[in-house]
Amino acid sequence: MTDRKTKKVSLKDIARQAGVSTSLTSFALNGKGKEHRISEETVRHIIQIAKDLNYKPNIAAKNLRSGKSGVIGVVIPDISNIFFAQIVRSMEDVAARLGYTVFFGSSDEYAQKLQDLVESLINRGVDGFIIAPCERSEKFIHQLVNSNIPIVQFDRPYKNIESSYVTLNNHKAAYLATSHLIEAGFCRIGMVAYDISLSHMQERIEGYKAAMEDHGLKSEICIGFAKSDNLRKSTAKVIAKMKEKGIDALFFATNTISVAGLYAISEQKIAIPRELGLVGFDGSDAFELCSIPLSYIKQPVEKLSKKAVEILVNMLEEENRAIQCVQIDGELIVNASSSC
Amino acid sequence: MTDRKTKKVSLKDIARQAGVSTSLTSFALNGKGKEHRISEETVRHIIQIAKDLNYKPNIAAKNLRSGKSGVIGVVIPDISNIFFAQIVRSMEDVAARLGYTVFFGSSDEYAQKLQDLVESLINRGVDGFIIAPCERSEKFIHQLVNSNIPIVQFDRPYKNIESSYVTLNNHKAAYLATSHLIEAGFCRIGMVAYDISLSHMQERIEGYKAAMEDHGLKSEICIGFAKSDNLRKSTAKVIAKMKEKGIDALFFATNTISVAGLYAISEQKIAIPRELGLVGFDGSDAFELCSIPLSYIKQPVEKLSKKAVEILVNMLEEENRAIQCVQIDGELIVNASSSC
DNA sequence: CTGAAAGCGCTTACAG
DNA sequence: CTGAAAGCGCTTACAG
Repeated sequence: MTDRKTKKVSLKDIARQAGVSTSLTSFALNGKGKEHRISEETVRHIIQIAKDLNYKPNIAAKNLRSGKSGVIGVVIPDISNIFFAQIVRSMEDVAARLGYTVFFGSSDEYAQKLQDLVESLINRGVDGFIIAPCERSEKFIHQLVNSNIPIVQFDRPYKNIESSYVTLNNHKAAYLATSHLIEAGFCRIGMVAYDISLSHMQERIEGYKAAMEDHGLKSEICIGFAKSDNLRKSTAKVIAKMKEKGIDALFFATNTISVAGLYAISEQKIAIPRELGLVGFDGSDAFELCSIPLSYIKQPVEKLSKKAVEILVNMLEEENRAIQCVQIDGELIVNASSSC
Repeated sequence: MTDRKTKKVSLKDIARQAGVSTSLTSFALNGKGKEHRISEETVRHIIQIAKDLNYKPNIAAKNLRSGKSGVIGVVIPDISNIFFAQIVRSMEDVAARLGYTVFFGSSDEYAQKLQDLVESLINRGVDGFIIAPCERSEKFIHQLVNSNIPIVQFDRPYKNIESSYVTLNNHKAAYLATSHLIEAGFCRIGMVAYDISLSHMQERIEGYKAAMEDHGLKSEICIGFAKSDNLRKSTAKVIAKMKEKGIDALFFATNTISVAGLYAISEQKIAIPRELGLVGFDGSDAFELCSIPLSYIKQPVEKLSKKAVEILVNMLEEENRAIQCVQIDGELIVNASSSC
């Protein structure tokens, strides 16, 4: 650790000390010794001096000169959602292993905030993006893609935009959850969702519907919508209404809805699974610890984040602009909430 | 959004277009018009042209030249811990309001990782740090402070290092939790903690002991240690052993221990609070949703993060190196787990 | 194999 | 009030 007040050592200092030019020093320190046929001895000498002087390259200068930063910008809806916290955590690790740093920000599901975040990250010179879009951000994402900035859409891609993306196979996951409830003996199965057009939600809804239809339960399809700005109360209302209608099981479309649902059920003292079968989404300690553990669709967090980072880094390093669209299967975890 | 391939517009371009020098342009765009007595009209003209050209300053260049980055480095143990996820989220917001960006990383409680993270952030030119130290990082933090980099310690400060810090009043919080259990009628109260020397843990332990002593229960003091590398199992073992000893209530020292404790209690089918009274730490949905909701010490997340960011920004902007040490009180949330 | 020099896009004394 | 110029610390053609 050098004192901040004492000037930092620069390439020039090392060059002077080593008795060579800054060019040689730069090459040697960046592993381009062979490429430029510098004698191995010189390279070792330079590296040794850099170590002795505790040289730390000035990254701002590197960025300015090279136009690259080694930074990946990640925009997610909300870091305090356990699902995204795990995703970011995992991306952090994968990126570090590939020599990149992750900077992230939360959009709060506001298109404007997403845009501000992305622009600020661009100004800071990030090399590429992993973005979980939000409602009303399609046009902006489209512009981004058109402007040739490397980008991987994540979790809820706009699939008609020509860009790479990584997401859960949402249709299949919802189909799986719904079929499981049906096979467990429930037949009047409702779904609690958000009334948004993002792909993950639409596909979860479609998957639910498809499963109902395939089992001859088309007439029982029943979807209630929770409002994210008043989540607990609106979820409670939806559930109460569905109970009245005679629904005998529920599929919660997201982690946040699942948690809100568990609160509502605990307050309304509904007996699970006798009065109501349940399947949730994403998983959390609360799912396992609540009085009747909740069955749920588990997203493969590591696989999802690993894939997203890898695709992006590949774009950055190979100039490989081939579009890759990846959907990964979720897993159904069966607990007591769905066994009649 | 400009195409990435088309060259970005620079200060020079604006200067040329406006028919003035780059100096004027720089002053005008950075709100230093008055300071340099540039005519208001010129300033407006320049700003307008910058807008028309969709000028985005190159931040790498700004950093290089000014030596500042407008970035705060935040190092926490683990972003996938809900407490820290909320903290980071809140710091993000506060910093943005003050014109700063937050970059963060998880140390995983490894001193080496913490050091790597900090060094990489220094190389990236962050202006200052908010750091939650981990075991064996005292020397490094000390060096950091000595090297004059603005830093605020957070959550578990090394209090004998001369630096600002923000933390919960851990002694008081633990005292409060323990006293509450005593007043609720429990008397053989144990504590489950980590065997680490960090200040937050030591003070929670001291607070627990003080409460026991002050209520004439010194002889009942009983502390068990959970191991973080095998948290669930070790917590379960500790709890089983304490039950055998005749402990009638437990105080969990952290969020992670609380959750592990809830799992253990659910598996061991211990009746709460009849067989065992409980108070946990930090709060989570799981605390509220488990069969018997858990009483807990709630940390004032917003206040803590706001204060930490404010102190740091103050150091950065006012060159105010006066050390500020802040301890904020926690709140006891009483649920069914602690009422006899 | 190696060095001198240009230039990335800014800010800021300095000189008028 | 305003401009020409230096310089932040790098990388990389270019010329030997």
